[in-house]
Amino acid sequence: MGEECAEVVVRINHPRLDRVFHYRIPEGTEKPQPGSRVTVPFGPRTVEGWVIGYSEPDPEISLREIAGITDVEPDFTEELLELARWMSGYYLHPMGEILDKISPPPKPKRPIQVFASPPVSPKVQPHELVLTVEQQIALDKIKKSLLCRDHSRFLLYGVTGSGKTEVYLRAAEAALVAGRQVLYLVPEIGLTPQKKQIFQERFGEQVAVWHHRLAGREKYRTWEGVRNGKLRVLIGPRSAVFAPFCELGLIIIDEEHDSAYKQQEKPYYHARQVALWRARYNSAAIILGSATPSLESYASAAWGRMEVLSMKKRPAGRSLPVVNVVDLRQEPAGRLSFLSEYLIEQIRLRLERKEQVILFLNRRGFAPLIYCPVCGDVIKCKNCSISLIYHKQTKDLRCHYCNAVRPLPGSCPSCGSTKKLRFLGVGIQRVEKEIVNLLPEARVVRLDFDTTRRKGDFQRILGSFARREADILLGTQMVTKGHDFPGVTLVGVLNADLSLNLPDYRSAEHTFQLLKQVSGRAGRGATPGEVVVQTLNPNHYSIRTACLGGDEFFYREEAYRRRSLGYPPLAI
DNA sequence: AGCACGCCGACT
DNA sequence: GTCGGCGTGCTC
Repeated sequence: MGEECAEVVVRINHPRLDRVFHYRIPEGTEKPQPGSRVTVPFGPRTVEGWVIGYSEPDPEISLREIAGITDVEPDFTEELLELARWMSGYYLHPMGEILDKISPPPKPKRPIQVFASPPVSPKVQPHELVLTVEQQIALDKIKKSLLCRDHSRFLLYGVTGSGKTEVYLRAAEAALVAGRQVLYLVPEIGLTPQKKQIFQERFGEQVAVWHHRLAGREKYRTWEGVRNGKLRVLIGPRSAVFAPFCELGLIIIDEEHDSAYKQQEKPYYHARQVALWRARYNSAAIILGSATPSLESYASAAWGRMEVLSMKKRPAGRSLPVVNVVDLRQEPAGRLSFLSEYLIEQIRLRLERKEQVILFLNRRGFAPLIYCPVCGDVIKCKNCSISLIYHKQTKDLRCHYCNAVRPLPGSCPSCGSTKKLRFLGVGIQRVEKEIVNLLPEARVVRLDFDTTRRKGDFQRILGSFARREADILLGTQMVTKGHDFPGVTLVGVLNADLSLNLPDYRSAEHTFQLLKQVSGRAGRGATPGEVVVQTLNPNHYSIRTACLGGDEFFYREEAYRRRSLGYPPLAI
């Protein structure tokens, strides 16, 4: 007769060691709980690992004993162990590395400051805001599901400015009142401060933020708070999906279509997928919110795996912006190919009216292509073989793939000609220069990777624009993310084709999402907004539907194309 | 991944 | 007769 022995996964990232090793428990020692961190003899050395369960091993192999237990408290709850096991199979990744990456933060050396007095009952600030009919219907369904604990999945499909945040807040309130915890996921760490403020105004100190850049002490305190239930609402980016909740009742994934939810390095995972798993495990409700759902979620809803909560209207007094498409092919051959006469006219009008403008171009730098007029060679990155981009402020060439920097050469690196190298194409710095030339009275700020290198730059630039210290906000991708500027009445998309022509089967989806998201920045105040989209492809289905409406048409068309080409999520 | 074992060439 | 090159194989 054998005996129950500990199943141990070692903390070594190697495919050949991605399995369970059995160990005996030393005489007179208490069995470590599953999830406990242990040290075990392993061949000639001693290594760290985790007990993940107990079973009767093959009697043929001779067993060794566990050398020591690191901590009385297990590193993982039963749920997180189960989750790691699922991830290991689903993402085909060694369990040891997954456990390593989701293990709790180390205990600080000095004693930690304990939370003053835990809230006995959920404190909730009263709120007077009247919900729209659509908000009320959505909220009622979510609340009902929270009470039944029936693990409902909702796709909160609401246009930008329809008040999704208010629905999240009230759903969170319902979960708190029911005595359960809330996980609120956002795409980026940069979005956590504002969300924290919004949630804390209503729920007070039971709200916390978690992300990997927190300082050691704060990190540990938050982790502990979530584990022992003193913290009730956790806000964070994808890594927060591994927090050790004890009574998880509601998960909210804001901007669920955002690709930042996918971890692109080991261990690979998609936070949306992990969140769905945890919601099911905990019989928790889950809300995926977006104005532009991912094709995956849209399909999921169409297949009946999720319930759609649709919000098509903005609250009273706030209309959706008018979208005008400018066909760049019809522009008279003028000096500037990237600023149509119509757009310039509209910018002027807004400046006169003292309103604000956002201009969006998804390309950093001054000119994306530098070539020699003699031999025609384009200067490329030595590492990546993609063309280098000229940056005006630093007067150098930069690779946008590997971030390599080199000076602008005085002669052609290929043929040695000293004839002046030529710039081709338009980046955001070039637009800035032309706008300043064209509209010298306008106060312009630029928001991109290069102007936000130092800590606080991002908030500083956005803050000054929000205080109306600038008239025009010029930016890349960054300007599209969930900001609310009531003074903005015009959004210009300088080149809608950039994302459309990327070699990615999702480029049409990404273009559609980008256009709708950036359009949503217009007309958030009392004055109605306008969006001007410049494009060479005014008839492309993603541009047409994003500009003229008809989301269903876009999703149907895109689904049809994916299915015929065998691409996810409709591959057969 | 580590770490030991092992089996051949060049050195005291 | 010993030191050390890194190919092979194992880890409960």
